This record gives sequence, structure tokens and C-alpha cells, in this order.
Amino acid sequence: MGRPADPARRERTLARATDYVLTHGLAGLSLRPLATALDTSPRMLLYDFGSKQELVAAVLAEARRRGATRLAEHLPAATGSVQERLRGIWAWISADERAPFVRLFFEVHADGLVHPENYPDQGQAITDWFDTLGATFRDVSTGPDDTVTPTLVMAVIRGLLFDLTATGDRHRTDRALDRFAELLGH
Amino acid sequence: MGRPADPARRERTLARATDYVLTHGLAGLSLRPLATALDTSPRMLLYDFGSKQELVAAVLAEARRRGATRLAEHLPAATGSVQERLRGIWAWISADERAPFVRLFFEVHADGLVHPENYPDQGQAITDWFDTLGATFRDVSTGPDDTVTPTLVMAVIRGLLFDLTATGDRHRTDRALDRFAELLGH
DNA sequence: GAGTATATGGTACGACTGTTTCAATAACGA
DNA sequence: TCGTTATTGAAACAGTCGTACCATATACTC
Repeated sequence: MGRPADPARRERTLARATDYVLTHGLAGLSLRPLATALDTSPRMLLYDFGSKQELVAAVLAEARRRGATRLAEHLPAATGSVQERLRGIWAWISADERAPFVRLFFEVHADGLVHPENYPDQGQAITDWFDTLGATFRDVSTGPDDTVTPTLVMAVIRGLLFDLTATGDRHRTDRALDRFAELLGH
Repeated sequence: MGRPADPARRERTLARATDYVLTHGLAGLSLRPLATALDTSPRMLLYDFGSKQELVAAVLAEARRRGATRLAEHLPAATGSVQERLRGIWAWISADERAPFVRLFFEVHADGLVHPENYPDQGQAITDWFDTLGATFRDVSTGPDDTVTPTLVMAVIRGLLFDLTATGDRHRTDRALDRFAELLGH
């Protein structure tokens, strides 16, 4: 009865739209240019996602999913002393390949500060990382429920990412992370 | 000959426009609502500032000026041990009164990542703080030209501000700063 | 009063926005 | 072939955007 639905189309569009947002940013996102870049039409974007807001939500969910996957793939490589693990994570997340993801990360945070109502799970998205990174630095934690150490580690990484993306001064930020790794090792 | 110019009008408008941007954010800024809130017209905004882009530049410069002034007023109060100074600065910058400024700070950074061409002095605005804060933590620096310590201190503060503004978890972020102050004191 | 420079109001232009409406096409089962 | 459901194109709607144009009003010198 009737033409069969094609859910794969929405998935394909979502994947390519996520690529687009990762390279072009979220702020000036507009349906018509997006549709053109995706070889489709604003009509179809709304047909598949209902509204721009829902499309953006789907794209952000997809981006988060990708980030979590990539991180999970990399974590096993981070072994050794505290310094080595910290340096490994920093080298990975500050690499140029992660730049689009980092950029979107900061963009969403900033937008969330102005329109908190659009991001009901803003806090969750931040603290999510602790569960994975907290395990990585368990041996320098003061206890099994220690949230302070992962909080501090993530703050240093985010703060240095902020600095690096703004100034591009890799040498200085790398050395600052080394200093922190040194402090943390004692 | 002719009606005398009134440069004070532009200053008054700039001051109120800065207030407006600090509370409403920069992303969705639009001339008509701004003009309405300032009891003026888009016509006059362009008359005084030439274009929206120049207006925004003037507002950001004014906001930076205010931030620097307030910081300079507060710094003398930050004395004592490294821990005390760090905690003092954190308490000051993370206070609710600074929230609009912090919000704008993150917003400009995020926008600068997507449109670097609009912010030729982006790096400068970041490193500016080092000159003042570097002096504050000179005794834990490894030398007079040590840029690593102020870089790390600022990274911790910015990273924890990021966390605090996103999650609102003051207790956890306060404790993380204490932990860092402790590490830095050794 | 005239002359002149600054300051405004009103309005409209062209380009964009997300979204809707209407019609047409495509792929299936019967 | 027909009914049915999914998909898609074209165009329009109602709105907002930054900005430009044109007239007018204001405040001053002479």
C-alpha cells in the first residue's frame, strides 16, 4: 500500500548536515545555503526534520555522538604515568583534526549562555566527559567519588584550548600543560 | 558657523549600547530593537557609528575598557599568599555581577573562531590579561619572562568559568580552584 | 532675516529568513 | 490501471535585516 518510506535519506542528510555545521559553524546557519551544499532543498530539510530548530538539535546530537565515539576509540592509547596520559589527551584534543569539533563546542556553549532555554541538557553535555576522563585520572583522585580532580583537569584542557584557538600559540599552551602535568604528578 | 556638533551624544549612546549588549548578548544584535531600547532610531545609530560593524567594534572596545578598569580597581585587594590571591581573583571574576561580561567574553571568542577576519586583535585581547595577572603571580614564576605560569593560571580560571557558566555548580568549581591553588603553592 | 552645518524622522529598497501552500511526480500493492 | 502513500519542485508569504535616500528641523554665525 503506497510508496515505502526511505528513512536512510534522513540519515544521509543528517550526516552531511553535521559535516557542514562542523566546518561552517552554527551561528549563521541558514536553510537555503545548507540545502544547496547538500544537493537538496529547504523544502526537503523541513520535510525530514520538521523545523530548523529540530534539525539543529539533531545535528548537535550527531556531533556529540561522533565526539564520544572518537574519544572512546582514542582513550586506550592514553596509558602510562599521569603526565603521559595528560599529554596524550591534550595532544589528541588539540590536534588540528579536532578543531571543527572544538569550535562547535565553544559555539554551542556561548549560545547556551545567551539562550539557556534552548539547551536543557547543557550541564549534562559538560559533565558527560567527567565519567570517561574521571576514570583516566583515578589514581590521582582523593577517592572514588572525587569530582574535583576531573573538574580541574577538564578546566585546564578547556582553558588551554580556549587560549590556543584564540592565539594559535601552540608552544606556550603546550608548555603550560606540561607545567600542569608536573604539578599534578607530585 | 552652522550648528555645533554634539560628540557627547555618541558617547551616551555608546555607553547605553554597551549595557544593552552586555545583557542581551552579541549574537542576535539588531539595530531596530537596539535603537528602540535606547530611545533612538537605527538612522541615528548609523549616523553616529557609520555601520553596524563599526558600532559593534566600538561596543566591544568599550566593554574591554570597562573590564580592564574594574579589574585594575580590584587587583590591589588581591594580596597575601598565592592561594589567597588566586581565590580572591576567582571569587571576583566568578561573581554574579561579572556574569554579563563573562558571557560576552565567551561569545566574542566563539564568534572569532568562525569569523577570524572580524577580530584582528583576538590574540591580543587574550594575552592582555597576562601582563596584569602575570605580575600578580610573579613569585611562583620561574623567571621574569615566564609566560607559562600566567598562561596556566588563566587557563584554569577560564576553564572553570566555562564549567561554572554551563553547569552552575559553584561548589564543585570552587573546590577545583582550591585544589589548583594547593598544587600551585607547593 | 539669510546662510550653513548638524541632527533627525520617515520611508523604501533589495536581500535575506523560516515556513507554508499547491501541485506534481514516484513507487509501491491490488 | 487504479488507489495510496511518500517524495519533491516552485512559488509565495510574512517578516527581519542593514542601509540609503530625501526631506525637514534645529542651532548656530553673520
